[in-house]
Amino acid sequence: MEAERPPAPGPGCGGPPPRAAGRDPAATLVSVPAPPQGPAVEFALPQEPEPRAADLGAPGAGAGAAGPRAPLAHVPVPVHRAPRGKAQPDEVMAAAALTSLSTSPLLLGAPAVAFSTEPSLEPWKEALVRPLSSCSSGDWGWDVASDQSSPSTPSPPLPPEAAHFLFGEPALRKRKSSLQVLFQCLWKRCGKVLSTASGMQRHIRLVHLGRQAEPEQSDGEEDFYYTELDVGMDSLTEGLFSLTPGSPTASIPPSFPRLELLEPPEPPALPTLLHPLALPPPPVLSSAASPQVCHSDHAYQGCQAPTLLEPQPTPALPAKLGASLRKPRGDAKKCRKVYGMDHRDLWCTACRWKKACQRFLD
DNA sequence: CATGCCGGGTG
DNA sequence: CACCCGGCATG
Repeated sequence: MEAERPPAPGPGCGGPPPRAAGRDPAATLVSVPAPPQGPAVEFALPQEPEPRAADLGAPGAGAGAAGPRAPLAHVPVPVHRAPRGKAQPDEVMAAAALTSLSTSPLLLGAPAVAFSTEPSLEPWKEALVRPLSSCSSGDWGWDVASDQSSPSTPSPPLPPEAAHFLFGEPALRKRKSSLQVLFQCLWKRCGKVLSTASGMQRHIRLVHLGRQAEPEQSDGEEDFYYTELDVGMDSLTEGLFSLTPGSPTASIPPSFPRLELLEPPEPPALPTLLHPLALPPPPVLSSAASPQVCHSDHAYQGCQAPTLLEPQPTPALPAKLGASLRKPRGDAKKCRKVYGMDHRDLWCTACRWKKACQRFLD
């Protein structure tokens, strides 16, 4: 019975446990700007980012400018935005889609109503299914972690996963010159769309970051909080949000809080491009204007759009998503795996109590 | 089966 | 609160 407890040869002996003076999960309250990179431990996570992002979020628009205390010089961070994925496959697929659409007999014959009939359904249906089955849950867990263990990055209002999602691809800024570009605020419940980057930056500075000085001299922090959209592609996608309650991508109303759900960075972007082409009715109109079109093709439940007015997209999610909502089970090794059953005393408390691991968060 | 952890129990 | 554990979901 007593054999459990290993002799524990005192601290600093033969085999010092990997966790050293690592960190107290409880000590995450105060965030010191410059994390003492002392005798760093390998897996010392930087601790939950964003104490202040949350803070700023609270006051909300308007009242935010109470204390314009200059943010301690924020660490320079690569200025990426535009989460858009690799453009190449996208283009190919999009082109294919266009082609198939344009060759569709329907378009040749009856343009107007043709859209919401069966044949045009297939392509997007297919597209819809694909991203779900292709989950690349390979490496991101640690990717992010190791990335962030460097100095304190300014924390965007998004979870680390989202950050990965955002910055996964470095330079994919490319677009057709004929496409118009919009900028959408990614701040939690905002989602505002402006037509100019500078406008968006100002919006973010004023409304969300709560500062107005140093207008041109900004450190680029704002860039984290918005993304670009191309009209004709993403903007249509946006309209789609209000159209399809059940669709996985549709669970993101104006604001973007649910990024976690769309784990795979690129794939979803593509299929989303596809439906809009097949979808005739502009979101707003569909609710009141043409119900007949709706019931004519019950196959497409997107017509139930009005229901989406309720701020509760969750229940609409199909079983599949509902399941993934139930914690995808992190990939990172947890205390149990790392230390093994017979070093239970090395586990973090949470693990010992069979709670969510606090040391190796996903 | 092993693992991770929620929900609920006990002191 | 800290400390456990039954039991379920998941791989």
